[in-house]
Amino acid sequence: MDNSATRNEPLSSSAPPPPSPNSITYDPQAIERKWQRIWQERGTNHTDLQRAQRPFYALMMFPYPSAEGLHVGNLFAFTGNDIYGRFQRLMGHNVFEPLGYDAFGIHSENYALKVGQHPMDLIPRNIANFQRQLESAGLMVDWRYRLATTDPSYYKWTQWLFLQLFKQGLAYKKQAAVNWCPDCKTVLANEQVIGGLCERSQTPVEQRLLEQWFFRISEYAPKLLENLERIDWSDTTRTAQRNWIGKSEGAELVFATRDTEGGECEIRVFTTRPDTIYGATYMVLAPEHPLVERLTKSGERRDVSAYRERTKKRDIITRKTSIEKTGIFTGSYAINPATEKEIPIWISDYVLMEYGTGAIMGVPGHDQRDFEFAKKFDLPIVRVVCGEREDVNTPLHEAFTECESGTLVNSGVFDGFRVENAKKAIVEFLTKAGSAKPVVHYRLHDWCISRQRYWGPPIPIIYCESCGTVPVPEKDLPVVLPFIEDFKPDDSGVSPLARHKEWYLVECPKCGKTGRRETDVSDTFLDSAWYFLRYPSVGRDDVPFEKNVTMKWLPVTSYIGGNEHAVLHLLYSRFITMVLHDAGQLDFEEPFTRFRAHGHIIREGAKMSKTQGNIVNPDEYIEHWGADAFRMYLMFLGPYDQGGDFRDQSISGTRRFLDRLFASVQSMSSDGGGEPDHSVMRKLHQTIRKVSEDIPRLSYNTAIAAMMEYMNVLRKGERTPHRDEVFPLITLVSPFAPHIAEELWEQTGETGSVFDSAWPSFDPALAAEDLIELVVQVNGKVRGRVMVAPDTTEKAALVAALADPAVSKFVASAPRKVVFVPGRLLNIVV
RNA sequence: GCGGAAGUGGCGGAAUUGGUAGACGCGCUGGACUUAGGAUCCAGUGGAGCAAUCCGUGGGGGUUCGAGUCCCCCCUUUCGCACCA
Repeated sequence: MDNSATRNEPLSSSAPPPPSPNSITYDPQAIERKWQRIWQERGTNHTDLQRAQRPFYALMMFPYPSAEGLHVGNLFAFTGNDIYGRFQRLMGHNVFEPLGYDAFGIHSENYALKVGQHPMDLIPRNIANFQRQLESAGLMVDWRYRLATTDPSYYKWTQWLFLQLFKQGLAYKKQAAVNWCPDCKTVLANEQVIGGLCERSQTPVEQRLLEQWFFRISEYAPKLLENLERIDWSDTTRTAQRNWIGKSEGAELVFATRDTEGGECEIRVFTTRPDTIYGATYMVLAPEHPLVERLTKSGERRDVSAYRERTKKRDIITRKTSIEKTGIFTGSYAINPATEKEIPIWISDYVLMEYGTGAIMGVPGHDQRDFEFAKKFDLPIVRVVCGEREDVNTPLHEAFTECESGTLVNSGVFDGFRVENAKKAIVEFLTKAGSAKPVVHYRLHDWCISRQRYWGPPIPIIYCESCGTVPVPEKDLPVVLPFIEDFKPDDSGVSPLARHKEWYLVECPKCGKTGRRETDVSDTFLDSAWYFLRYPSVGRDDVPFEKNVTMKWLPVTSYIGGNEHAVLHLLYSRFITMVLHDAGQLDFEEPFTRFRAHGHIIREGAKMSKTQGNIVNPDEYIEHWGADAFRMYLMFLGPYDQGGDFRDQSISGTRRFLDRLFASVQSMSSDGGGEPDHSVMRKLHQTIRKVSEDIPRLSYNTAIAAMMEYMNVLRKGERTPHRDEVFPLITLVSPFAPHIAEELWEQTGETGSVFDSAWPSFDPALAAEDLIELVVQVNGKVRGRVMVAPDTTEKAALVAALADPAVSKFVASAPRKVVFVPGRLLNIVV
């Protein structure tokens, strides 16, 4: 790229320095040990939360401390955040970079069961190991504010949070179906059910109904959606949230019918296509729909019951995944409010009770699922929308679902309406007739927080025979999770805590009679939905988050984490923040001002996994290459937001770069005299600009490439670099390789920490090129290059270009057109 | 099936708004230094061709003076979610 500089103004080069007999070589292990010790002694990574003038909260998603130890993926994520935080510090911010542990949950519990140990013994050991590994990576973490969700001083406030939601009527109990594995005797998450079988025991999974606690997140759906427009987040993450919330605008339509006794009743359906109502030729209810009982005629009763039984037996997943349409006619008919014709009422499991109203109108002409159903059961298919170049008689081989080009037919007075207009007009018309209303529906459903497990914070509720459901008084928090030996789930289907009377039998806080504690624990997502509020207030036992420090440090300035949490964790955190805001506890609604998702790294093209045996243990690499070279390699192997491919062989590249940096400082120290080279200084300032632009974009791989490029210029032809050429590079490298930066900072005679200094300033005058290479094209093909001043005019450029025989030989006649992009290119069209 | 992301040398990957395709690194080749080199340094490295030149960003069309980048169709990989009415 920069051979222009060399070609036109060769760099001054001097003979290589004679090898010094006592020259120092780069010893990362010694340097890293030394600086980690000094950082600790001097409190270099401590942030004065009270006195900070320019607070910058650089948060990263906290890890789950597994027994296998720190995953290189964790380190990839944390290093990216650390670079950003260190850079912001050098830009003059007071950066707070806390880290903690998300240590409750099913993974720890299952692992503890597997190895026959108790999570209360296991987790602290895992945390200690993680701590050691994280410290060896040289992160700028203020460990004084470390937290662990399993610590009673933390989950005391997780329980407090539950009580706040309970007080506001946002926590409630309802029956919900869960996947149940009769062999493992436990509730399974959807992801643990594969093809209707338990992923571990291969046993067919059943459905069970349990009373569970829910949070009314659906009430916040509109705000969760709207605010997405205002926050500075990765687009991919916002899109994922938007899709998850799933707003759909439509209408609720009412179909009148009569039950088997002759009584009037109504079936409500939700539809996004009210314009197709004239094509509704049948209705379908979910098998669980409450009206099924009343609408089933005696002749159909046997078949309907059998079908409902069959549905019940299937687990949730296979029901939702099998595409073969099944169903049974109930014997009853409803009146289509538009056509006023009778249409049959069916039941089928492709209609889900939990979405919409649990009933649909079947419009086979314009919905593919309805089309398949109608084909199978020979129900009438009527076209009510035509596309371009179609008419009412064009046969339908599949459902016609396009809206934009559609025009209505077979729809009475609405014939000829465009689909969009028809939606409004028909809803208006039916609303007047009392059989419709416009409705906005969200896919997002309430958050189930109950877990019939042991390893989580107990839900702070007491059931009393006379007082009912009583919240544990705040002064009695935390409800401590007791140490029990038998934390394994059993066939009872209730939480392990429900086997311990000595724990769950307590006095009712209201009446003093014997009550019973809630024995379910809460979801881990609740632990992590508020931890960012806690960090600045770690150590405060009287409040979950202290008011002043919270106002000063939150919302989080920058949050970085994996896109696998794009939906649940981030959505729940936003919800909890909104709830606390509405309760007057916080003065902001959105917890994370800026969020960026990082990518994931794979190894040699394959996903890292224990079964493949290709997991990278960071310890060995740090031991062999040094933490700085390892950090730098992780950031260099691909774009941070996309991840990349970890290849052992490639680490030598970043290590070599650091070796050369170290050597440059050694050789320049012995060479104090002379002036810095003009073209090297120009490259230096171009590098400062590039690195300063790339770090905020998290484009670390290109920032490192730019520094390597500079290194090549700096040492070209074995020249001896000047101090002024090398010194700013120490700071540029410091966010990536903090230990070596500190060492070289000290070696160049500076005092204190490089991180208490300032980012090098960029001088545009020094970075400007005297001559630039103008590309000359003829008919769009590159035919030559000319060196010209950056402000050369089109005329002058054309003259210079035509002077080049390689160009002029393609220009036989007068140019038809000339395209000139100043400073870049000249295209002669002949 | 729906939604997101992505397809560029031997490999990982560069390429603000359409403007030199392949920066930087690995690997490879040659050379220097060396008792030695799996150390270090220097140089070269998309393909074809002696060369001029031609061909090249998953495939096929299109827009443009000019397309990795924009538009249309198709293929592949990958990650979420599973009939969302």
